[in-house]
Amino acid sequence: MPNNQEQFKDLLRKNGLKVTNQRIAILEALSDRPGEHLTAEEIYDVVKKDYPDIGLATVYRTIQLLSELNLIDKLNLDDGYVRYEIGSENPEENCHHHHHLICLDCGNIYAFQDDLLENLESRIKETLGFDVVNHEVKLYGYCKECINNRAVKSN
Amino acid sequence: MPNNQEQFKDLLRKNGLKVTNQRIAILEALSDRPGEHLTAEEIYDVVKKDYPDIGLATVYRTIQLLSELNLIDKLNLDDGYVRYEIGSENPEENCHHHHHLICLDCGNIYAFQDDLLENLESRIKETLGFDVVNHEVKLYGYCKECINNRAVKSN
DNA sequence: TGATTCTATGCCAAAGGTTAACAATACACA
DNA sequence: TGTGTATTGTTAACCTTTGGCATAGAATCA
Ligand SMILES: [Zn+2]
Ligand SMILES: [Zn+2]
Ligand SMILES: [Zn+2]
Ligand SMILES: [Zn+2]
Repeated sequence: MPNNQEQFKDLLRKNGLKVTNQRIAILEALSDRPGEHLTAEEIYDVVKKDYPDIGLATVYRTIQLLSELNLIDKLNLDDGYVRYEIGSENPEENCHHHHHLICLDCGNIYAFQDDLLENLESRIKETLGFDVVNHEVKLYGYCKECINNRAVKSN
Repeated sequence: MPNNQEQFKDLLRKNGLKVTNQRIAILEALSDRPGEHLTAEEIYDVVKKDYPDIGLATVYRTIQLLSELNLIDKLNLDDGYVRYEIGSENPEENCHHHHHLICLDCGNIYAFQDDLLENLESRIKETLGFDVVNHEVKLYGYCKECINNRAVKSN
């Protein structure tokens, strides 16, 4: 995704930050894996293949940077790890991120976009005067496959 | 809330667990503070006033117990602490918990109940076959007071 | 009430993800 | 190419949370 990469370099330069191989490599690792939710350690392992001398602290620092630049999204599943994934396609508009369906059986994570949430937010603005600018939604349940597997088992 | 307390004792006994002063004290500390979101350390400090010899590990163990019994709810604000609060009034029905509006300015947390989410969940069931049984929603933005304060400042 | 059993507690140490310190490196700009 | 400064890699520290273990105490029954 060279488009994303050029945007990233420009963003760095605009903010007086330096373009380094490590930063590019980490963004690439995430860009190559859309839909995956990687921990810092997992990113570290991926990047080390092409860049064996990179340090874990650099991964943490770069992750934080990418997150502040809204290029990656954070996901906390309360399992002791914070996970990251590449953000939306057009990062310049402050568009809402996608949200997560987490299967309690197989652990798979599915994404969904939010349309109905805007109703909720406008109603909150009306009734409480609270202006929502960002949101994080996690829905827990059972995915189609696991539901089917259960039905088969109980036969 | 003696009602809640008796329910708690019964729940413990039903599960072959013992009723201890520490467990009662921790549930009381949370019951006395509805709407507050306390860390383990904060609960520890509160309970120590009436029960100076309690250990921090007991607080952690009891919190986990109360959480498994659905008597308290967990809240993670990604600030390095997990917070807890007393759950809904009637814990026997598996009712949905309330959700949180977090002000990015003053840090206050406001609660709201979810009605519109059921629309979302039924639509997800239709389109993706995913059966939602629980959800966690955090909305970030600016509360009424902070919006007013800003308007005053900019005059 | 007193003995018995086994859970729960308190204390302490360890775990484990994340961050800080700091000297060495390398990017940016001339 | 040289200079200045941000960035990196290494290492140790941080800090919330969990585990181990001996002791205390709740539950049960005689
Ligand atoms: Zn995702
Ligand atoms: Zn599944
Ligand atoms: Zn709450
Ligand atoms: Zn506010």
